[in-house]
Amino acid sequence: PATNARLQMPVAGQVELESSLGIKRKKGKVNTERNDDTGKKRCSVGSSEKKKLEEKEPEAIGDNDAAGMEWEDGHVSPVECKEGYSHDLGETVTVEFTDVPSSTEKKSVRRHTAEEKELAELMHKVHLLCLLARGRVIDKACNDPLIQHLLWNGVDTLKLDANKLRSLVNWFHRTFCIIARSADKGSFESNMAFALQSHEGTAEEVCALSVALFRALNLTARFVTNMDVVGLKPDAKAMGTPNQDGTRLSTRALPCSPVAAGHNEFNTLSPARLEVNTEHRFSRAKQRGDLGNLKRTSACKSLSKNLSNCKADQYASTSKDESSSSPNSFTSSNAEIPKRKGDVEFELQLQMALSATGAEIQEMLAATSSQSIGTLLDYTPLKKLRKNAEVASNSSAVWSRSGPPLYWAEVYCGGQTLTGKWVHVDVVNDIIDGERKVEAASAVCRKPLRYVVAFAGGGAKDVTRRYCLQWHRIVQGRVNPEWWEKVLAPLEQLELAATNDSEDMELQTRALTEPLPTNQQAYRDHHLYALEKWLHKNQVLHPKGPVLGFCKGHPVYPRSCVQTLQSRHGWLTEGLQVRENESPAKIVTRPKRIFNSQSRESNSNEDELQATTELYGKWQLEPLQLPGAVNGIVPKNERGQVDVWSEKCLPPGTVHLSKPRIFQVAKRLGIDYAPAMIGFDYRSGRCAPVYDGIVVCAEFKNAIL
DNA sequence: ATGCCATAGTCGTCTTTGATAATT
DNA sequence: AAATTATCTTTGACGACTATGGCA
Repeated sequence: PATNARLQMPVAGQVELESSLGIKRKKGKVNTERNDDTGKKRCSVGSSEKKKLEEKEPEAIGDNDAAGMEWEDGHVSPVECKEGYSHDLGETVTVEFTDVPSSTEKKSVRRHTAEEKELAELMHKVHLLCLLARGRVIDKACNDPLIQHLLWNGVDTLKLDANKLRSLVNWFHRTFCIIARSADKGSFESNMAFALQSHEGTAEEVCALSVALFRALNLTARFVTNMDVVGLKPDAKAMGTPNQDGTRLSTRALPCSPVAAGHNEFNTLSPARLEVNTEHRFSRAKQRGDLGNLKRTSACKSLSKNLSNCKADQYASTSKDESSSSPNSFTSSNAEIPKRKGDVEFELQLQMALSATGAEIQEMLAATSSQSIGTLLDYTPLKKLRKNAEVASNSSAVWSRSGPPLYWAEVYCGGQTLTGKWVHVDVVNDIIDGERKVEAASAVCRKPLRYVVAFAGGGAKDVTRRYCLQWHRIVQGRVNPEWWEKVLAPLEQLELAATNDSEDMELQTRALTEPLPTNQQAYRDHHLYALEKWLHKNQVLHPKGPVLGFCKGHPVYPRSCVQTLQSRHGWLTEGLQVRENESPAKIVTRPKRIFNSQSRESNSNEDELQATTELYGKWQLEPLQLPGAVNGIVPKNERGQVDVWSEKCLPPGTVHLSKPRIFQVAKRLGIDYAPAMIGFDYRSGRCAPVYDGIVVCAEFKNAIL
């Protein structure tokens, strides 16, 4: 065989390959076994075709079954062609296609499959459980009498008021250095004790120490953390965001792991993404304008060159935007110019810039090249320079550290009134009562709020609501609430027993008093508000009012007015039926059934053939009323069956039994029964009823079983 | 930075009541 | 003679949802 033996492929197979090639943009292979029927069908490479290969004759093949098929040329590499030359049956022929980038190349983006989503959700859940367990470990350590005693160094606070708390927090902030990582001393208690001794520790440890001290002072205090959990969605973007505190280096080691190789993009930084990541860091560094801090090591020379090439200073451009856009947008009525969210974030970022540490820059440098990843893993924790922090701290409370607020304490302050208040106390960042700033600071640090959980008494409580002003922004990043509440339920009991105060009223109030979003998109599935334009096909507003406000001219309705409708059959499965004389709340069109023959004829009166479904709301319903069993006779439908769409659809006085050969048993016992039809199946191109067991009168249940 | 729209891809839902021949 | 079982065939349209990119 010559170098480029040619064979022909039916277009069907070609198309199939092209689609996959278009996605993967790699070489594709088709293995065809001689005796494999499937292979023949798909590629038509059989024994007769082998002869064609020898002759290098690109003739039509498979005359019979390929009638009407189109054929295209393909190539077989010489090596594989030789192999294919063997006359042994059972040998395989490998046809290899090389994807040539053509003009018709599609930028097809592979989407996440259901399996990947499920895996991501599982990882998310497992991670949540781990973080809950972690929180309980820390909470327990905060109760450690030895640690509490060690902390008790002459601080004599008998009564708590804001000023004394402030001095405590300030003492903590002055005394402890925050480091990115600490060596594990075997237990969290040991780590805390070591941190206490050395006056340096992770944010987690220092925060835990503060909780321990508050408890030693007989205050009711909780350890609170914004749990930094892996994403719920299989989105690698979350992994690719800049890691500011440098504590989670392990994620960068993952691309080498076999798990990562198996599940592309999962938990890994692909090279491309790493670049993006680095780019982002560049821009952040530029924004800080503190590149002078860079140590000119050999590793960073090329980097600094890159940076100097970037003439467009982001800070400058942003300032320009400010000056040009502000007069246009905000000069009309208000004397005080309102701040956009971006402005707030920018200011915070500027504050962060002032306190940027050498450690972080080094980390950034290390992440730039793949060779330096090793050094990144080895690098010794660098102390945060307190000098820098003090530069940043000014009259207004800011997050003086560059790290995101992940750990803080809540102290219960009784005050004069009966109802107390949980007060946010962050010794890491030297902030008291800054709960309204947490969300913005977290957003700036790319660690958005998702699950803020408070730990006490071995239990835990979700207090995200206290810190979240825009619930709709974070709700899509959380697991389904049923699962989460089920997990938390026993922990909440423990927490409540320890703190003896339920702030549920406060959290509930916050949940119900969210401001109206200003953009329309936010009203999609918003938990409180609704726009008519975002209603689903099976939804209506009932009643249509009151109007709570307007968004871009569209009236805003309470979400409670949105009613989800169902067809008569849909309600039937829930054991409900539509009341008499009720007219449909909405009529929607259904997809047309295709009838192969004479489709053109139906075009003329297409509108009349459009099937519709009548939908009803729950206000039009009443409990299902079915004829009950009488004298051991099961009421059946016109087909002699009982439709068991759900157990709620059983006629009164009957039961649904599903056991093998139960028909015969009922028959031999002379008991009246009816087959239970539980649904439909699509087989042979048509729907077929699916049966499962029988329905008999309840009194015969035991006899039959 | 943000909002808004279009586009494109994946997934779930809705559809909603055999015929025939062979074998037991 | 009656009952049971195997085989045939293997939808497809649309909405919801979600990334992504372009543009303002």
